[in-house]
Amino acid sequence: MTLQRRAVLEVLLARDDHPTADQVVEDLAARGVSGVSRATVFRALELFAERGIVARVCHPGAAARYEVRTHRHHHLVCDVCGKITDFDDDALSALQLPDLGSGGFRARDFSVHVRGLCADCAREQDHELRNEEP
Amino acid sequence: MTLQRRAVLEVLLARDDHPTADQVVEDLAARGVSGVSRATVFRALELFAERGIVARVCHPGAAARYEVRTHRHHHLVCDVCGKITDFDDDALSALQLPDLGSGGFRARDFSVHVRGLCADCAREQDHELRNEEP
DNA sequence: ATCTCATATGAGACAAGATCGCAACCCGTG
DNA sequence: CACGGGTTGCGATCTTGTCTCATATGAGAT
Repeated sequence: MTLQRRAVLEVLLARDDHPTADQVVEDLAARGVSGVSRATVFRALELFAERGIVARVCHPGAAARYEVRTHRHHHLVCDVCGKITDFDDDALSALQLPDLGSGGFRARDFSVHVRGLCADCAREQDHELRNEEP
Repeated sequence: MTLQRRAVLEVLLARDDHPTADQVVEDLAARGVSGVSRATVFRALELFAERGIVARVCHPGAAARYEVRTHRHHHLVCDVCGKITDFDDDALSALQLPDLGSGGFRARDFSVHVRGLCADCAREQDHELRNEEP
């Protein structure tokens, strides 16, 4: 655990959204943590993900996004704009996973991904329909 | 619905995994469907995703992956190698989602993502541990 | 069948995102 | 203090995805 890696973790902990690697780099710069190179941030995030410390988030955009795994939560993913929103639900979080051992998969955690339209895109779509069929 | 888009859909239907856009391009070429440009494939996949015909899969790697939405299923995602495996589970598929209406989100479907180590990476990790502590 | 017009396509340039190679460096050990 | 493994930084490089714009195509009306 080096200084740079600790700094990356701290930045992640300080956010409650899903930053991209480059956003982490920016945050580091903003904090005055000078000279943590991009490559290092990528490597650190990769390492954390392998260790299960952070999770790679489903990212419909081009950039990989990461989040610290604090508590179990779930995601709303917009099919149109790609926005990801977290939500909590105790019932979902209490789910019992089926036995996956047969395939040799070693589960660490799970989350439920709900695809659909976010509020903004749903509204926009409604407007379009109205314009086409007045 | 154009010829090109239909070809993209057919390629997706012919696979049971989660190809990237470029893999679709390769498949098209392999099928002899000459001259469907990369840009068109990207646009078609984007369009299908917006319409809910295909789903962007949670993709830990750098490239976006797509799958045709046939039946509801779930995913095992390896934290180390990023491999994604489908699995079926009737109990999970029968889940009742909580009411998300309050946030204005319009759900279309959901899937459960299980993070962890795939069989190969779990075995490899075991070997490493054994080497370090003989 | 033909016309018309909005829309989709193709090709390549371009931008962003991610990775790689290698030399320099740090740090705990012997 | 030298050693060795692992980490870092920098720049080069590769991959992924988007953009532009002239041209081709689709679908409905005639």
